[in-house]
Amino acid sequence: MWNYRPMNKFLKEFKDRGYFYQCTNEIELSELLDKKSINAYIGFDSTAPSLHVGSLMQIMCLKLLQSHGHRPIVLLGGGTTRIGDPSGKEETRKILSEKQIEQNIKNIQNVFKIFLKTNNPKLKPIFVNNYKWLGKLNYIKFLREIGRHFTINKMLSFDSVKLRLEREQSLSYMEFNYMILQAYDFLELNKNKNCLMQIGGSDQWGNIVNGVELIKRQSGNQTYGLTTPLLTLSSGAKMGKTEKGAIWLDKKMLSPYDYWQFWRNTNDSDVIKFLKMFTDISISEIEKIKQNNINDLKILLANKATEMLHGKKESLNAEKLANSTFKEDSSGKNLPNIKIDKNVINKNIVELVSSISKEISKSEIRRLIKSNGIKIDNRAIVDEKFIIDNELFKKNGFLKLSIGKKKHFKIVN
RNA sequence: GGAGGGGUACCAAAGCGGUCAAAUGGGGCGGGCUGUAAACCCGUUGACUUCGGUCUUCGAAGGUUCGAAUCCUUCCCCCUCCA
Repeated sequence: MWNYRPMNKFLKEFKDRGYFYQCTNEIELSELLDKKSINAYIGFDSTAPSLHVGSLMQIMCLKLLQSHGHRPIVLLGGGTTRIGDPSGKEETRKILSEKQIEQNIKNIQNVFKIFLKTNNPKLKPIFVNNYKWLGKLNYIKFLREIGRHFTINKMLSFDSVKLRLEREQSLSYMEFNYMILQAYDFLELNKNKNCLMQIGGSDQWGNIVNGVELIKRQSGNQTYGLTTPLLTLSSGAKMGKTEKGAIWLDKKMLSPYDYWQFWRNTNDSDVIKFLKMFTDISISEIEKIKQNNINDLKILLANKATEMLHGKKESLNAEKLANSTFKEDSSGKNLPNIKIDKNVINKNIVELVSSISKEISKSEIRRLIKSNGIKIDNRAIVDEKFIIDNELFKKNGFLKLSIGKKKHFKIVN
């Protein structure tokens, strides 16, 4: 870089960790961040009761920001969620009920309370809900004060709009307004919370730039935008949208163990990247260990990531459970106990499996049996009429039931 | 408001009177190979079953027919074009 001033520390780490995609004015922003502590915001979608790992990078961005002495503002879009962001969406979103959105927002806040916990009152996250100001907008006034700064010509040129139109997919007027509302959010936060920066995914670039420009015109203030790359797995799939279901950041929706497993099963080629993005291990430390055994690194990743979200205890439990599931594969004596349903004794294997896992249908269990997917004490059961009697428990005092290779249960009677 | 096109399983998409529990692809699940990875290969993918079958599915409700995802009627929803 040809300017003599070294890059701001936050910005440097932001880049080193792989969060950086674009910035509205990097040099100026770097100087600003050196000079003072600022407030910066990210908006989160409140369409679901929990965020999933797809939002984790943004959360980590706020965390990083905070660790460098800046204050994060978390905008949970009660207002904009009512509209639906057309960016990157193939089709019109479902519109949620008011009640549902408020409920979602309440729930989602918990995640931020975990990640952005701090003892420094000056760095405590500020939660805002844009419904507070968007909800009471006066249409005419809004058009006159805000709408005048937006030309249709320009709005049509934004990807979020352009792509929809090009594909001849309909875009409602409601959604068309989304970008203006997001710009207005930024204006509002700049005015009332002294917010100087907005961070967002690369698909938010247009919306963010609009905000920066609107603020400039309305108040003359200089603000900044920073975007993160759209994170795709090496497989090309979008982060967080695993086919097994989303990787939720809420243990009511995804157990800490499953969360741990998600990280443990990371692609080889993503491991270092993820260590940088999703743990707080220092970059220099990661450089040192990056040649270590790939599976050890995955475990490290899983431990750190789980610890950050669910705490040390849950993380250790998950690792322990993983060990008894995959390592000490022999007996399974360390698996958590599951008491057998008395009604199932002397019934066949199908009934047993069915009583353990309600979501699997009996037809499915039969199919599993046919393809060697069900094991008792590590022996595949090939006969669906195999009877579960008390004798089976005599040998070990319990019975290890396996469904596929990754799900094991210790059944006690 | 007018004219067309369409709603099929988790998703995409065929089928357009029986041989349809519904082709094909993706995804999922199971198995193999391995490292709880990726890639690859194989199997499977409505429910219940005494494994003979039985029951419920093709937007909804009715109807025609021995027989309907397929034909008819009404309704609901989506899309495109015109006004």
